Amino acid sequence: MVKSSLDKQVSSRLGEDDVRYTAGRREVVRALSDADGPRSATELSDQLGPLVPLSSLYRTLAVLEVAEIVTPHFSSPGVTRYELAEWLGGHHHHLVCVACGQVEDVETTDEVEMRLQAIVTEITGRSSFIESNHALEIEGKCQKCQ
Amino acid sequence: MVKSSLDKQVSSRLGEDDVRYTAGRREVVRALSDADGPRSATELSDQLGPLVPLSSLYRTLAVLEVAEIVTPHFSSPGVTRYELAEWLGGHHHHLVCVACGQVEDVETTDEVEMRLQAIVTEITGRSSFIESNHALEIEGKCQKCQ
DNA sequence: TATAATAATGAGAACCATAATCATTTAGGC
DNA sequence: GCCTAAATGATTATGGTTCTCATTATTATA
Repeated sequence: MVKSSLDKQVSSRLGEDDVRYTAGRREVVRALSDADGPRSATELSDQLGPLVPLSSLYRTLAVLEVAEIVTPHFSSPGVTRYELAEWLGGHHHHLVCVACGQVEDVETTDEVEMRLQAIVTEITGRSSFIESNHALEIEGKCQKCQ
Repeated sequence: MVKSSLDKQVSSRLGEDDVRYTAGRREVVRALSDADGPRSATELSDQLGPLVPLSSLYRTLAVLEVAEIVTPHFSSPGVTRYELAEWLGGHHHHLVCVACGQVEDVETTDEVEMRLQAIVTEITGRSSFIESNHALEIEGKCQKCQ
């Protein structure tokens, strides 16, 4: 994903809702697009520094979430991490380190993804639950923590 | 899982760590074993009432977690839900309702589970990540919220 | 069975991530 | 350039969770 193209897509998506793509919001989107996994407000704040104050950061993440530019993830206690929505960042799954809590993205092939989707369909097929998305979270230890 | 058998297993597991299986802790284990999905401290407290005060409830959950009798789940913002560990409650996956936040357990067949494990192994195979567990979280809408 | 030592309890305070408030600043449409 | 609406940022409030500490209960030992 080329950055200028990303900015265009985000800007256009926000424009549909009459939401402005301001400098602070650009910073947040850029930080998330540079990251190799979901990031929490605190982690983003550490990285961005006083450029984007915490209160603005939280609001920006909320704005980006309702615009579906960003999706929240809840893999560690008490903290919400965000990453670019699938239509911007691609479909992938997560390796969650049970030792340090870091979350890493991992891609699959289309073939694997189809097999996974088949499993999900089989599981939900007999229930009255209507699936909108699935997430395969793999827990274990990352290279650093072994 | 018969209840008396569950109590015996929990009691024995706690005994190994010289941790007592007190009345309050029994109440929490029973509530979790009755539930059809993970439950938060608040939800358990609503159900148990003043029988188990909140501060004791949180401590009990922490104790049960380190004893590996209970596992935490993080599928909605800011709240941790617990359920019996797999060796007590069986392996299953979750249907997470994006509307009301409720989480429902769903079982799979061994055959489906093997196919899922194969996918997980393929995904982690080329990485330096060492898998210890996986969780397939299916998001969507539960019957009530459709 | 008394007693000592250790663990568990419960009320309350503290903590931390996140949300809400509100006065001020900024940006787009005329 | 002005006017209106949106965005910002400092601050305060909230809610889930953890910590503290004095009290109570349980187990081990005499």
